[in-house]
Amino acid sequence: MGLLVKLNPSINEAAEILERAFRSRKLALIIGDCRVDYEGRASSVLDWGERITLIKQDGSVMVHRPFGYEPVNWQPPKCLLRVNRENSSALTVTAYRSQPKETISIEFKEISVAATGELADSGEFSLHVTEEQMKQAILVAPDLVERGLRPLEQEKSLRDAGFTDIYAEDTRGNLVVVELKRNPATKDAVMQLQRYLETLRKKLNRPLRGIIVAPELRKSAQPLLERLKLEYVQLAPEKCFAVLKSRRDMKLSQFIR
Amino acid sequence: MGLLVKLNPSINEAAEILERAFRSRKLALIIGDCRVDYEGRASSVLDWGERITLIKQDGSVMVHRPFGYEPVNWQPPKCLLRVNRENSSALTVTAYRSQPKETISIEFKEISVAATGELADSGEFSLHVTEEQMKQAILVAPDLVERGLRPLEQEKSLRDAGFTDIYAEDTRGNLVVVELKRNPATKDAVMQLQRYLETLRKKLNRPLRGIIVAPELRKSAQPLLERLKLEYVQLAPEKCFAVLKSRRDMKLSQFIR
DNA sequence: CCTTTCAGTTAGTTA
DNA sequence: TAACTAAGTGAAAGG
Repeated sequence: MGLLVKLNPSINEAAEILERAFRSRKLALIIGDCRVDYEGRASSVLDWGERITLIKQDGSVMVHRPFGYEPVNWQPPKCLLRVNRENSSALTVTAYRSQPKETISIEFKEISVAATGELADSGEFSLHVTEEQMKQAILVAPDLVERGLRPLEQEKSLRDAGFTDIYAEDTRGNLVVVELKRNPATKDAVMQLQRYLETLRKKLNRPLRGIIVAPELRKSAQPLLERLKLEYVQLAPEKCFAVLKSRRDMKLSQFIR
Repeated sequence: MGLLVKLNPSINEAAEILERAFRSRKLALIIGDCRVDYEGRASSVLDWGERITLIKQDGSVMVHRPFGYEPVNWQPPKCLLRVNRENSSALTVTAYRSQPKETISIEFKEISVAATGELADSGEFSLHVTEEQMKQAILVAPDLVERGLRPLEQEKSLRDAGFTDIYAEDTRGNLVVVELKRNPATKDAVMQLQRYLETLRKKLNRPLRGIIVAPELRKSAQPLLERLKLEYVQLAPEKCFAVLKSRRDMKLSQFIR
């Protein structure tokens, strides 16, 4: 692993190490006592304390306190990095980016670890059970929504992009519009389905049902749902995952046999 | 800085180091070749590669690839940590949490840095120019919005929570409702102001103006704004910051004198 | 490029 | 605790 680690470097040593890393677009990890100023979309000040600063090869910067999931200060990728060393007792790392114009500067007065180098990481990442995958599960097993539901062909959605929906027919020949949410459905979701159904009704002149499928219906959304005579079906992402998984396993078993 | 750094530890050494750290709720930083599985709200797989894993004192976990602002896998604070070592060529760190039930497991086959310890960080963090601070600035200097505007007493907002608004009177005695946004104002913001004005008009029966104050008005929102006869005033957060800053300085100078 | 919408959103505030 | 909303949201998809 192309990694160079220096413990307890002097400020001068650290400055050299970082300058070299920034020039050659390497990754840098600094653990030390620092102060952070940010100025841009907002502005912030963070007083002295021991933190972990991570500067990645793509020019993103994160300053992590010893607690909390989120970095206390950061800079998105593609920013300009510089090291300033006014004297031998402190060094400042500045990360600047335009669009929007913002700067964070991190002043170190003591550094306990300075690591620089390159990490080799081309591993594939795959995330399952997004909203799209819930849709796949329902198309494969429509009973997840309602017994006897029959999905219709998926043409390009008539709706605004950003909506996951399914068209289907129920056992009595009604057209059913399913709006899919992988998070608890809010009033907004209900309204959006309603608006869409209205425009559809004008065009189609045919009995129409609207169903919201989500892991949960927010209490605040329930009265609205009833008033608009829409329906809600609970469906947990895990169930979708199970369906897709079992299907995958079946496919595999075909080959094994 | 209470930090223990071990370079190129064996799997067994690393396991011991991590076990000790987890037991005593210390922070742990691991740089090494790993594979990550996640199962919970969704599920994901990340193939082998060199990454930085950060496990904080509050039980939050982040796995960072050498690029990108966000961790590729993570776990929010307060999760249960364990080290498993099936054999001497690989160790697995498992982070489990309930509510929601989710697990991430990180399998290491080579570790180049294992650092554990405690960071002392009690530095105060202050973020300026939130929406609330823009409001303060306008209350202090209403001319930022309109010459002669006179803010009215702030009773509890009649609106849904989550809105920053100001009531004021203009020079001609109209009631003015100011809706504040620190981000570019969208159609949504316009609609919300409109809806609110409508309910107010019913109650008050008095000439009423609605002004959106934001650093920018989205182009898509402009036609709607005009149609509804609402107004827009540009105001940059920086200006608010400057106002508050000068006021702070004035307050200080009173003491200095 | 700008705009829109999702996110394993996270985090904070309030009822 | 649950629900609601902002965020220096970031990231992706579509126009």
